[in-house]
Amino acid sequence: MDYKKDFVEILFSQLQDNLDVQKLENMIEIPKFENQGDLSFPCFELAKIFKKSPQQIAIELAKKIKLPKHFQHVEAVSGYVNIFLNKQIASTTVINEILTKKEYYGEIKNGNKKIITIDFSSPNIAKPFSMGHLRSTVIGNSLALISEKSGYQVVRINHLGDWGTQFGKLIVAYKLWGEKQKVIENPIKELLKLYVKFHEEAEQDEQLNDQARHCFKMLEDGNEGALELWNWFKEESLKEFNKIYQLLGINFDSFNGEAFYNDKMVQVVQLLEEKNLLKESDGAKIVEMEGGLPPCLIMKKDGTTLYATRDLAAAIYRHDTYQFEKSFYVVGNEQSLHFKQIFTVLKKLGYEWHHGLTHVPFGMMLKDGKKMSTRKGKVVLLEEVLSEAINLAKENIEEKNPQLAAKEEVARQVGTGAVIFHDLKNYRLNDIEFSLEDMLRFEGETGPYVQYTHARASSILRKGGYEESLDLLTFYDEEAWPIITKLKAFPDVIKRAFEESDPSQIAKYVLELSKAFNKYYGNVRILDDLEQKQARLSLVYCVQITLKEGLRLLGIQAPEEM
RNA sequence: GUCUCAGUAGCUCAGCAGGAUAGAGCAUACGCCUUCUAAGCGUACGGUCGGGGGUUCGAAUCCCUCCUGGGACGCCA
Repeated sequence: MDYKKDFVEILFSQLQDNLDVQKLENMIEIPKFENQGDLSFPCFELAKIFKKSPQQIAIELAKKIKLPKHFQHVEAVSGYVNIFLNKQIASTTVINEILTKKEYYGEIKNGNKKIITIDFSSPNIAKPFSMGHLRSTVIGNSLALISEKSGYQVVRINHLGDWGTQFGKLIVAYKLWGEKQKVIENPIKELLKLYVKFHEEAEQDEQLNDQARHCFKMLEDGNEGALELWNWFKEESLKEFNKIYQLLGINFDSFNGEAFYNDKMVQVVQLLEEKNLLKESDGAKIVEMEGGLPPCLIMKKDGTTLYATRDLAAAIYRHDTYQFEKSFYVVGNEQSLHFKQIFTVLKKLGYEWHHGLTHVPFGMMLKDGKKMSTRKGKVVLLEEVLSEAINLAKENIEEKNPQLAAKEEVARQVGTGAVIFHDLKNYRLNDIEFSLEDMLRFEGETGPYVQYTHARASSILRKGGYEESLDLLTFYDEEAWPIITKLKAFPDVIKRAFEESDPSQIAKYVLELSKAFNKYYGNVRILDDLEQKQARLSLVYCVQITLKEGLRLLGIQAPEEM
């Protein structure tokens, strides 16, 4: 049932000479306060047309309107026509819809099974998995889930940072100061030390940078010794990364990183040359941009490639391989210019599909108001944060629910839930000041709060011996109305989250639903009234389903007990 | 310098296809467990929506300008 559409039609029958359907639809609002009804039509714009006060227009409109039975009544208040739904019909409709569709509630078929590739996480080999990468990882993962819910088929791509001059630096550093045994014992930390030392030393000694570039040249030319070291670094790193992905419950379809495109770069350069797009500038090869954009560097003067070259090759390869409808890049804000350039070059190459490419940027994780720098060793390790969160969750369980069966697993779900939710609840583009304290908070607007609400609902269903029934039921409980309106909104929230590539919409929603439910829980004894028990348990079940599904879309699990 | 993002309660943030009384959480103070998980609920306290102009019947929301802070800006990724 589409209440808004119905309301629009009712209004249209009165106002067809002055406003069209589309315009009317855009004007409809949801009132701010509950006592103002469920849908609202502001009459201010009509004042000029009718040469009457908005108040007067609202009153006259409200009088003329004839309501179908799923609307309860209409009111004119200070220039608005407010309409109230018939709560019983509305409640019954949503409850039955959710009971029927279960976890498929809110599914949208817009995508038509077309393919979206999502490039996310993409950590750099031989560097620790930092808090910064967490953002790309959890946002990308959630977008993947939201896209699937919206009817798309998703290819999850982990575009590993496993190529580039940084490996020249690392190899140089390892040859100068590295000890094999130490690296074997503690690969990531030891490699990071070498990387940091390199930058410290390079400040004094410019020559080191030349050596590094030379070393990367050797890599690109296939030098065996260099490749062997590179391979070793890569394997050790992947082991570490996989531990984290396992903790977070995240999977990828492809780990094709930058190195994968090494043999596909020549063609890109050739293509650019054929189309006459390549220019020489100070010995380097570039593509010029219009609109004041700085040129895109394709090849350095020593003949080695750049980040941009690899991303071009990757985009073309992905389109050839997957025939994607859309392609998302979940990469930090600071790379906006880079993606503008890449997309422009692809357009210049004549690829119509460049329209499907979207950079999904996000704000930075800041430390003391500044960007964290790997080069200076100023990073916070995700692994440490996660294990702290999990330990804290474990302490909470010991204190609050010591007889819980699967303590370890629940602690993992709650600890990671806290960290993931903390990241996703804020608007994507905001910078986040790193605060361990905030991240490890389990009360208030947090992941564990939502998980707890879900566990509470599950617990009631168990205690109440709830059994699903396929019979349609009539539901009406005045106190449950705030929950009903939230449940009703879920599909729209998913739609918006997808359209705006914004998981925080879902995080906020799931918080609101939790708040509404907890309030209800505090005021209504669900199991005591035998006559209403089945109906109320059905409501609880709907909340449980929706919370679980909402959390799932964020990449967070919902334990039944905690 | 150019481009770009942001500035809302002590702190962290919502609200920003203009609308009715600017909302949460944290922190602080108080109240609620012999009763469905207190990781909860409630009450109180807390705001020149960075400043100034403009558009509009109406601006936290749109436009201009200034201030403050982040970030990006050819051989890193």
